[in-house]
Amino acid sequence: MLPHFHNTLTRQTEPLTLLDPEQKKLRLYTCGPTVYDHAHIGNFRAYLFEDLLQRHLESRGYDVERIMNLTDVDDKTIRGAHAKGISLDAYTRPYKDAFFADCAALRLRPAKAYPEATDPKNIERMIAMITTLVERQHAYQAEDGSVYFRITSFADYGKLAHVDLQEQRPSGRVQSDEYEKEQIADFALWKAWSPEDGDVRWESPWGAGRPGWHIECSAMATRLLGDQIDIHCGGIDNLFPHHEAEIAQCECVTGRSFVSLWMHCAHLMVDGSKMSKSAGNFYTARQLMERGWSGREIRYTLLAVHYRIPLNFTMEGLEASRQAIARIDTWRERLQEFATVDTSVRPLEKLGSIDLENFFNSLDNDLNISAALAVLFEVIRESNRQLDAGTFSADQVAGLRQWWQRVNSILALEQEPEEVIPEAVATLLAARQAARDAKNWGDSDRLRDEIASLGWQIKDTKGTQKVLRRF
RNA sequence: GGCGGGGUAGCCAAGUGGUAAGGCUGGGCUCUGCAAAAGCCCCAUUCGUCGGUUCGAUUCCGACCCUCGCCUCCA
Repeated sequence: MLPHFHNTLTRQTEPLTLLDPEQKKLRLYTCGPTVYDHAHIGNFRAYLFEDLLQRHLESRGYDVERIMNLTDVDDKTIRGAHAKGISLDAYTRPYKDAFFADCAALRLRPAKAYPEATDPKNIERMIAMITTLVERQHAYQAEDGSVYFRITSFADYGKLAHVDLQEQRPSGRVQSDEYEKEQIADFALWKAWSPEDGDVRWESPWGAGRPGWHIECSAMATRLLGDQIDIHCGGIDNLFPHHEAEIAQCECVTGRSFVSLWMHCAHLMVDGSKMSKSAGNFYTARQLMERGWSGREIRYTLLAVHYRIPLNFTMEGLEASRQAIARIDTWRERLQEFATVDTSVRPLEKLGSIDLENFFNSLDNDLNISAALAVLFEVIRESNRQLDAGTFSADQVAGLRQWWQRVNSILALEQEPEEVIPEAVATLLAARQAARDAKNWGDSDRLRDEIASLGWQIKDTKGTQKVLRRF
């Protein structure tokens, strides 16, 4: 069965069709962050959805060539650099580094490339595209020196967001002073330099200035992936006008259909309302990690809800994820004690009445992660039962471990190898074991509390003690 | 006004024209020196409201209510 995905363009769930079906090669473009600040968990929800998409497609044998851009020049980055009195590059560099560190902590698979808007190769491409658009009357230079896209020149404008421009009512956010434009909805391709921009400027046929946001993605996507790409993803808030503008720019330049499949991720809410700085319900991944939440706990929380459903992020949700992950961890350890990974053993296909392929089949259905996780937890319960009853063969467990490896190649939730137990904890553990051997329960309990206060939780099993790191 | 997402047990959340997955919490049991941890078991006559179609609707149709967004540079 082919994977099916919901296409924003058609508002239908469709079988995946590739430009290059023989090679199973898939070109994927994902809108990346604007590096004016640390990415927040709303951003990461989108990146995690894309990660799930990529990992699942790879598990299905597709060769996924994913590009994620970094927007490192815009109003906010220029303003930020100016406020600190440093260069644009000096301002954005730490946020780029932080972004990659956060991605690693959340176990995002790296993209093939992370093109930056300020890269001369990309600026060159943007200028070339704008030149073509101006030549073909799709764009014009206005009184203010900026170049705008003429939306009335592109009949398909609005096909992605399904909007009719005649029906649009300007919202309060629209600047009414943009009288230079022919149409209020015309968007900037090239922004003329102004004194606030300082030394952030590139020369162009229309004078000094800098690119508009939308043209960045069009230029980087087509430069690295070609005129036509298979899948383009982003947050729902990029649907309009950003992605609509990308289509207009690319299709007016190339004359070809830009993207086959558009996928958009719904918003992240915090405690029931939209995340915003002013409301104080704004989290970055690193803030959560500083509070003791692990990357995989954040990963699970953001991944476990279907991407097209608004996700309400709460501390209770994180706590629930922590418990769910602990269940997976202990199950996995139990399998590990029972059988080693043996690649000569075929992955198990059925466990009791559970078809293990249903995990992957569920993801084929527009990334139905809830159904997929339900399969995982059913497998956990059933295999625990069988392990309790002693009805499992070593081969079956080995086969189950093979299955888990496939599952984990998508979920990426497996715990890191055991943390090294600190010397102090090890000493206390030895003392407690001695006390226990002497049936000195008073000392045993006291030492247990002492170890717990260091952040390690004791698990007593027959004859031995185990400790787990607890935050 | 236009476009779009939601409303399923205490919380999160799948799902199908035929009688409700899964996770968390809670309760019970097993294990245990005690506890914790862990495992197993139990926990929605009911799917926003009201109508309609149907042998039968949470699932299809209509109306309504509530809620969250987008409509020019926020993933």
